[in-house]
Amino acid sequence: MIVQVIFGIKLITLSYYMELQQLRYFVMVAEELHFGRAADRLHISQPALSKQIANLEKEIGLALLTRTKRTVKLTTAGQVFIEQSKQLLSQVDTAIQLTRRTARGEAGHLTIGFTETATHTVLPNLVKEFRSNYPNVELTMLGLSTEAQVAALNRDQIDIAFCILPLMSAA
Amino acid sequence: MIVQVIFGIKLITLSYYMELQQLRYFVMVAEELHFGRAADRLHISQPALSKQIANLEKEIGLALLTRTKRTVKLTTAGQVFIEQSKQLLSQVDTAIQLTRRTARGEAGHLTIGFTETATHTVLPNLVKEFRSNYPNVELTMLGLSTEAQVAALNRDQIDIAFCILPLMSAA
DNA sequence: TAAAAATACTCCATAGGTATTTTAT
DNA sequence: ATAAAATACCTATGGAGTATTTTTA
Repeated sequence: MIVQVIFGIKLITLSYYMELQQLRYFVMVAEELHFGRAADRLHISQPALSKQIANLEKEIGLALLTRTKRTVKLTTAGQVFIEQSKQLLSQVDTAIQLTRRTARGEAGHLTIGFTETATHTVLPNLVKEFRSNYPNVELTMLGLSTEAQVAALNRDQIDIAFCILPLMSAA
Repeated sequence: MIVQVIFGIKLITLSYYMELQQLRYFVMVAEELHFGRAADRLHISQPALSKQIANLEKEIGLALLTRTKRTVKLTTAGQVFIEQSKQLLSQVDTAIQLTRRTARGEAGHLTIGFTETATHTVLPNLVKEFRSNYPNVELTMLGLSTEAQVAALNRDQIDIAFCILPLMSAA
């Protein structure tokens, strides 16, 4: 429920939003085609499940299931919605996985500065090994002088520098 | 919270699930980079928003935002997650639209039976007009004798029949 | 020292539970 | 007669509110 005060008048707007939990419930009902068994598998009671599915249908504004007291089946719209729901739930998982991998440094982007010298010494083997260990990390390679690399590091333009020591410019 | 009774022992499992509302909140915070303003635009209080974002981060298991008491910015993982969140929310809308259009008959699939005669009389114009009015409905055309159409209708193999009256076989 | 996020609590809306009714087979 | 979904009503979790504290620019 949204409560808004405008010109001293309290506006109350009832707005329902679809939630992922309702999709998880609906997927189970569609799989079992039986509210009691679905409720058991979800570890909730049958009336609680019935009510949530009814809420979901109210939210979308149409029937997803046809029920007699003995049988439950998907409507045509329900068949479309169940496919969409499964897809959405799996995309949620994918989104979380991708985010976690990014945080662990297993996905994302790395910009590397390197000198001419590094090109034909350490770099080839390093890049090869890195690529095989972290296939989801994109690499950008920038050929820069040692001094330019220090400046680029300071400006966050590169993440890693391969340069010749000692550094002549102050960091 | 899941409560399960097995062998007379009450098992309590705490499980949090990500919900779309948290994604809606996170998108707003990422847009404003300011909890107070984001809370205003969401018509909730700042502490309520802070707590929900904290819940979301706990659920995913990592920080999506770095906050000092003066500034808020997205972490690298947060940048990935915000893109995913926006995509998910727009896919939710698409899913609902598609389902509603299906229910209104504006999307889906229609199988039509027709006789040789219909091919060069009513059918061409009908199909043309239908296609322009309902571009999202797929059409399947089956050339069948009048008798075969009656049988196919009864078996739900076609949705519409174009045939020669009177029907000789009993429906 | 002021702006802004977090913390501490209180409250209530609603998800979920139990008991019962309804209905189709 | 019975299985299964809906309805009625109650309970309680957790989302949201207000007041306050903490922190850093």
